[in-house]
Amino acid sequence: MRNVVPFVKAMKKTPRADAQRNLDSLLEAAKAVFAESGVDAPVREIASRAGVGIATVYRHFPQRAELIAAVYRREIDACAAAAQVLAREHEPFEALTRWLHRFTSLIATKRGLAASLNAQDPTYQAVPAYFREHLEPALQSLLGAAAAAGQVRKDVDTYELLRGIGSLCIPVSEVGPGYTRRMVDLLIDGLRYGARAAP
Amino acid sequence: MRNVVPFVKAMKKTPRADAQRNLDSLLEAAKAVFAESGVDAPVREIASRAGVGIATVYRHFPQRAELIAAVYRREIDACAAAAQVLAREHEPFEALTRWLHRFTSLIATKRGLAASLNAQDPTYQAVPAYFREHLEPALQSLLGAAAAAGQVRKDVDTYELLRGIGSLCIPVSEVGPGYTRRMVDLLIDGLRYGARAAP
Amino acid sequence: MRNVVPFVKAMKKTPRADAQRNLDSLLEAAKAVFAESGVDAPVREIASRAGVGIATVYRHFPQRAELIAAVYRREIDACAAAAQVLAREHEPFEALTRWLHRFTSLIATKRGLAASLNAQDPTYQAVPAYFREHLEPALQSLLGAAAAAGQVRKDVDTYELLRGIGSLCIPVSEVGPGYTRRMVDLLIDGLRYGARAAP
Amino acid sequence: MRNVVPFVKAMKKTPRADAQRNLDSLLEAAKAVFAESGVDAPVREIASRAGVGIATVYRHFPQRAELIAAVYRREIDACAAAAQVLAREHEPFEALTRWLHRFTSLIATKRGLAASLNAQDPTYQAVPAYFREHLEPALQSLLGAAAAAGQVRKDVDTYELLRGIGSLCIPVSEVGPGYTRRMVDLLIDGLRYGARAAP
DNA sequence: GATGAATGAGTGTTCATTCAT
DNA sequence: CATGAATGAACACTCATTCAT
Repeated sequence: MRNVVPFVKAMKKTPRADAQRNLDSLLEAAKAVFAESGVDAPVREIASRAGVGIATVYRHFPQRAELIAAVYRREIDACAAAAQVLAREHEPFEALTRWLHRFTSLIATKRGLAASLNAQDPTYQAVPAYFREHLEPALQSLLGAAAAAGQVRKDVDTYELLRGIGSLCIPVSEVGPGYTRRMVDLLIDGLRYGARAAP
Repeated sequence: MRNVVPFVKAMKKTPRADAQRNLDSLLEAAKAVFAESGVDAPVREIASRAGVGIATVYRHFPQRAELIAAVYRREIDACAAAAQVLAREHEPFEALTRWLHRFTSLIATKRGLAASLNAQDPTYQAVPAYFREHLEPALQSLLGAAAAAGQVRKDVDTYELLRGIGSLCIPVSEVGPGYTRRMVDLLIDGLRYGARAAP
Repeated sequence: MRNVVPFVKAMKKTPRADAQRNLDSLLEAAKAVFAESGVDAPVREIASRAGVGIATVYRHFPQRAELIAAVYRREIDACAAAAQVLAREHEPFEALTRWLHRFTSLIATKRGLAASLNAQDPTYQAVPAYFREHLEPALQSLLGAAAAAGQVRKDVDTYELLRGIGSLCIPVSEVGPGYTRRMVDLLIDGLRYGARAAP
Repeated sequence: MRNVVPFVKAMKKTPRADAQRNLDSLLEAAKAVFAESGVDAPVREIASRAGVGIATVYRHFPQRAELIAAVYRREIDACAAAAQVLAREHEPFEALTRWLHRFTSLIATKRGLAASLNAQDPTYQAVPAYFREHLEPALQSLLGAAAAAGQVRKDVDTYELLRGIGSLCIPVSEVGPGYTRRMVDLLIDGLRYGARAAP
């Protein structure tokens, strides 16, 4: 009941509870802006898109990397969590493939995530750290299972694969739709090729 | 009258020849700066490194993309030319592999080339255009030969492969040395995997 | 009804007494912050140091000058009071000298007091007003006594002397320890010089 | 002849030669702004007052301290140079007194000079450095001569005296005109007092 | 009364680009 | 042709102050 907000009041301002609401708009806006203009987009743009003052952005996220991380954290979590489900429901290679495609969607639909992963600026390092910490174990288990089953080669580094696929997700001009998918599939085939050569 | 150059002035500068000299220093400087600070480096830095005025940069290259293109043109040409030599000296798959590694070096050692290829800014499109125009045919012939020999699959788009490998050349943090090489090799194995599966 | 405080709430906070407690922490915190970062220090720093909300600072001291004044009021009072004691216990010139040194300590140890005295901002004028109102009479009596005793010249304006010494208390870089003391002593000697010349 | 600027041309823009003109307006404007609002005045204000773009300020003076130094350099030089003239034309104590008053004018009329001397910000250190480097020797010679003549005491540190007088030049509210002069004279008398006491 | 979230004006600083010499 | 001075838009970030809870 406490969450039922009277109509009129809701249209006004709603401060205290709006801290959360603001935070949400902020994350929403940032996600959109990052997708459009990359993670280097002006703070002002994010703020105005969210309908809040600039300082509000700084209040919630003193460092830009914290905002970036916050924006992608949930999606990274969801993607990592998907690994267990896929492992339960499919045989190893199928699970691996599906997850890699899932991962591909994560990166490909978030312009800016890929960019922030490659940023040399130390300010941004919170993002790749979180990224690695959560996604590497997810891939690790799937890759290990598929390798154990002799379906893919054993000598591929998990994190490198993650980053390699991440790079392939960077949008490229003048290529047809499905380019990323095809490249990722090619890489996956590369994983299988090795499995045959060294059983 | 306009062409009459006062004696004294003529002894100071040698206009015609200096134009070329300036252009050369400019390309040299730009290459170095691009390698160090990326293609977004301040124009001023390039100009001062070349020992010329800023306006001179703009005279020769009104658009930044033209400078970038000019900087990489020669290297792109050389890489493209290598294809023919390799085709003559090695059997198809070997030639293809060697050339892809050659191409990898081209991209990997030119910080900024890869970036400018992916730039969304329409200003930069001269670079990918030149890039595609010269390198696609080179890879096309090698890829076609290897495919004809049944060594690699036939269904891979040349330009996409070019861009895919290009993306894999983007430097990535927290990976060991040789990361790019390993990823490219994985992709090449992907090419072979298909060949076996569908001979 | 307004005064009826629900039990639970009453156990959490003790409103009436806390008002004073807050005020005290505020003054304490402000004194510390002023000493460290000058009187221009961010309000937020004072608030957080005092463990209260920002708005609480504004409630008690809508104008920054009022806070400054409140911070230094007690010390100004104590210094002023010292004059009478010194006058009782020492002969005129000795009492004067001792008090001026006492006054020097007051200013010198309160970074920001001196600054706020010289502020052009009309917002700050409450401080010099209080300052003058209390300290000028104190010095006046000591100076008058010493002058009457022929130990110092008669033609020096009390308030000017107060401010002159105040200025000498401003910390200065690249001078040895004891600089302020030496300068103030020099000024005091100036007071005596006149006495001899015009007895 | 080269300096004769055609009227019409002069009224237009005059770029190359105007570099100097701009620099002059800049110094002029900065001096005025420093006098009005202190050396912390917004760069924008100086720029607009000088009628130039902001970046022009930064071109000439990348560091604010450089601008401050440039603004006061000439006046410091002139003041330092005056010492020799005074020493030639007056007997030691008279020369010393006159120079100290000259020095007082330098500081007192340049609101902001005094301030920048006391700045803790390391950015500003160029100013006190230049200040000390030039004015300390000037005072040193005058002070030494007067001390040798037994007219002032010997145990006063030159630089401390310089800074002490500098502090006395800080404008103070609610004092009558001539306050600084009176305080400085009092300090000078302090110098003489010691001379009598210890000949 | 107390809170702290929100605000937005203000400031330093960088950089691409133009233009008179 | 080359020069580099000048420009001003753009951006990050801080902080005093207000206001709904």
